[in-house]
Amino acid sequence: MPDSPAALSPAPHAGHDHRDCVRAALDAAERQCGRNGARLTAVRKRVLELVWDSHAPVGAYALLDALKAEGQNAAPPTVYRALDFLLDQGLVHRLERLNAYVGCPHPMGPHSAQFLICQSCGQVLELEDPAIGAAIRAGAERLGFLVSRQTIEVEGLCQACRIQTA
Amino acid sequence: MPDSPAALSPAPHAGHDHRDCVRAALDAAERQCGRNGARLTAVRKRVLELVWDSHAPVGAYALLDALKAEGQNAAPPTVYRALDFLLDQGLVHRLERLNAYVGCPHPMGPHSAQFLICQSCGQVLELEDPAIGAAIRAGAERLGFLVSRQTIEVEGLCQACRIQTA
DNA sequence: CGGCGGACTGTTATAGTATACAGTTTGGAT
DNA sequence: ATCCAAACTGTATACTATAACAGTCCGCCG
Ligand SMILES: [Zn+2]
Ligand SMILES: [Zn+2]
Ligand SMILES: [Zn+2]
Ligand SMILES: [Zn+2]
Repeated sequence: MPDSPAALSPAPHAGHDHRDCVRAALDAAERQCGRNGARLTAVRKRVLELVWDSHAPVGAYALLDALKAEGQNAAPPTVYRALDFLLDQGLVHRLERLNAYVGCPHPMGPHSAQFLICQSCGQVLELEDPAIGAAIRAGAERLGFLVSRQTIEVEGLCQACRIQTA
Repeated sequence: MPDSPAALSPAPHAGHDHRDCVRAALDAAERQCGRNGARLTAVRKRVLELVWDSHAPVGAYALLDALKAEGQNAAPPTVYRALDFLLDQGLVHRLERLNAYVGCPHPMGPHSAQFLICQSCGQVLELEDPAIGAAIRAGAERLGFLVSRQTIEVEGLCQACRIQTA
C-alpha cells in the first residue's frame, strides 16, 4: 500500500481539480447549516477543510495534529466535538473499518450510503444505490427485523488502481 | 427489554436451548480446524466458548476479564491472538460498529455475511443473503470497483423486541 | 446597562481498543 | 535426542474516544 502520510496528499482521483471538491463541500456546508440554524464555527469549518484535504479518510488524531501544527489550541475533544457536529449535519461520514472520517460529496442532512474503499490508494467512493438499501431491507424484513441504520463498507480496488495493477 | 444481566444469560432468541448452539459451534470448530490442519488449542477453544456465551457480541476485554477470572494468565495479546485465529478460521466475526465479536453459526472457512444487530436486546442475527452481496457487487462494478470484502452491519429491532415494544 | 442562559471552547484526566517486541515454552519432525 | 516452527507469556506502548468541569462568548430580556 502506497500509504500516504495523510498530511500532504491532495491527489484524489488522479485528474480532477480537487480545489473544486473542497470549495463545493464548504459551500454546501454553509448552505446546509444555514438551512437548519446550525453554526459552522471556525473550528468546525477548519476541521471540515482538513477532512477534505483528500478523498481518503482521515483519522481523528491526524486532524488533531494538523490543528496543533497550525498553532491552534487543540485537544482530542476539540476535534471529536467538531466531528460529531459534522456527522450530525451529514457533512462527513465515519468509516468504521478504518476508524476514520471522510467528507460527504453530496451533503443533504443525515443519510445512509455505501462506501467503496480502495485498498491500494486509500481513496473512498461514496455510493448511494437504492437497490442495495432495498436488498438489505428485504433480507432483514424476511426475518422480521426492522432496519433503522445501515453500515456498508466495501473494500477492494478502485478502477484506477485496478488498471494500474493489471 | 427481556433483558438479562449479560453475564449469566444463556437465553438467546427466547425459546431455544442455547447449549445446542454452543455444542454445535464447538463441533463445527473441531471439524473446521481438522480439515485444514489448524490447531484449536485450549485458549482458542475457551475463547470460542466464551464468545458463544450468548448470541450477543462480546468485547475483547470482556473475554480477557473472563479468562482472568478463571485463573488463566492472560493479557490483551492472549485474547487478541485467539480472536485473530478464530477470525481467520471463520469461526467468529468482528462487528465493526461495536468493536465486538460474535460466533459464526455456520462456519465454513472465511466468508462474508450480513449482520442484523438489535438495538434493544443486543442480539445479532447473521444473514447470508446472496441478493445483498450481488446488489453491492453490481453497484460497485458500475464504478469499475473490484470488490474483495464487504462489511454489512444493520442496526434496528429484532422481531421479538419489535413485538414486545408494540 | 447588567445579569441570565445556552452554545461553544479549553483543559485535564481517563476509559476503551489494539499492537509491537522480546523472551520462553511446547510439540512434533528429522 | 535434537532441532525447528508455532504458540504462548509478559511488558510496554500506541491508538481511539469520552468524561468531567471550568471558562468564554453572545444574544436576549429585564
Ligand atoms: Zn476531489
Ligand atoms: Zn485506488
Ligand atoms: Zn443459541
Ligand atoms: Zn432484540
